[in-house]
Amino acid sequence: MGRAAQISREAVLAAALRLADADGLDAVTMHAVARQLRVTPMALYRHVDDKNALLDGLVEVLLRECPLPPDGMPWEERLTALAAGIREVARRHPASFPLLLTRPAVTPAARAARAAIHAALRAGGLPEAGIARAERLISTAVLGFAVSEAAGRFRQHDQPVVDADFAELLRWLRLALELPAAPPPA
Amino acid sequence: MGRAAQISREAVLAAALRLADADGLDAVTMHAVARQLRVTPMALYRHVDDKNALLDGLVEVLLRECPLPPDGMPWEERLTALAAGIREVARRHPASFPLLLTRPAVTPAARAARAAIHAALRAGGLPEAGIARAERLISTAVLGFAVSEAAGRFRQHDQPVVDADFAELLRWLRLALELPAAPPPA
DNA sequence: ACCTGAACACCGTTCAAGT
DNA sequence: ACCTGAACACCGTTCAAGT
Repeated sequence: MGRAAQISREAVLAAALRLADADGLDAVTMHAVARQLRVTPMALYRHVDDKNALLDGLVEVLLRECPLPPDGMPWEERLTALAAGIREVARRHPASFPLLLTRPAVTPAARAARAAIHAALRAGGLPEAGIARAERLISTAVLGFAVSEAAGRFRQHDQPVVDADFAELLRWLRLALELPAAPPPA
Repeated sequence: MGRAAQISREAVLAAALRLADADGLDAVTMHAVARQLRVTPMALYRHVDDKNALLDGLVEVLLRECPLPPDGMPWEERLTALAAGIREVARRHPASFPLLLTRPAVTPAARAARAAIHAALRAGGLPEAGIARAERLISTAVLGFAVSEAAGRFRQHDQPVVDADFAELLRWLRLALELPAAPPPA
């Protein structure tokens, strides 16, 4: 007949994220996560394939936490809001956020984020042929910045300096988008 | 009186890098590195403080491997060469390279790389006030791309596509550098 | 269906001891 | 000064067993 589940995949991922937030990524351990949930380590394997899948699940959770801007917003603001949202998630979860750059995500949440950027770029009138590439470069630049900040690569600089860095990054991206593509090689 | 050293810090780091290249970052273990060097794990502690310091040492080695362009080169080519060099190191050491974005480096090699970019930007006539910020953004964008590629975030795309992405990134950076800075907020 | 218990090979690190 | 040996708490994961 079965038995009522005590834990769930979501509970496992939430506990793992809390552990990472509190004590760093090294603290995310099958044993430690199980301890949090008052369960034996082996109980986790019913809900995640293995430790690697647990970390991939963390990526999923982080992506879901990134707010997608409403469709009504002007396209340029949409991109800015998206970038700001990503940066905030990174600052909330600095230990786990770097996983986003390291573990290629093909989950629904990842596709949704990509689609949101595609839509904004299309609304901005970027030629269809350049949209996918522009999305990759924008994502990479914003993620790279957010990871760097979260990991403390800018820690020698005061917060206003880093904030200004981020503003300048967004300005760079705007410049790149407003100018025509390079002509093909001769 | 002492005793002839069997291993050295450099030997430890080289073995760790080989392990990462061959079997991934998880394979870099005090025990495994020691095994490579035919020594007990405890022997390593004479040459690195602990496992964390070993990983920091790996960052050092990776940075040293990035070729610095000669001073005679035109400044724009210098930046391009630097970026291409970084990308090549990432592709040679995909498992360990992400450490560069995660572990803030304040080693001589890191300073040298930063100084090389500063010098190129100065040679390009960028106002002194913007140089440090531009360097941070350029480094972050190039490292973010190199890490993404090394970690396989672009693995759905063929090599020529990724190469073109990189070329486009460099074009974006050139655009950003050639335009005047934004006016301060009113 | 979901969890436990016991177990195994392996990990990072400490301490005392050898040369 | 540099390395070894023994040891400890902890890790990821498997297997068989309970309900």
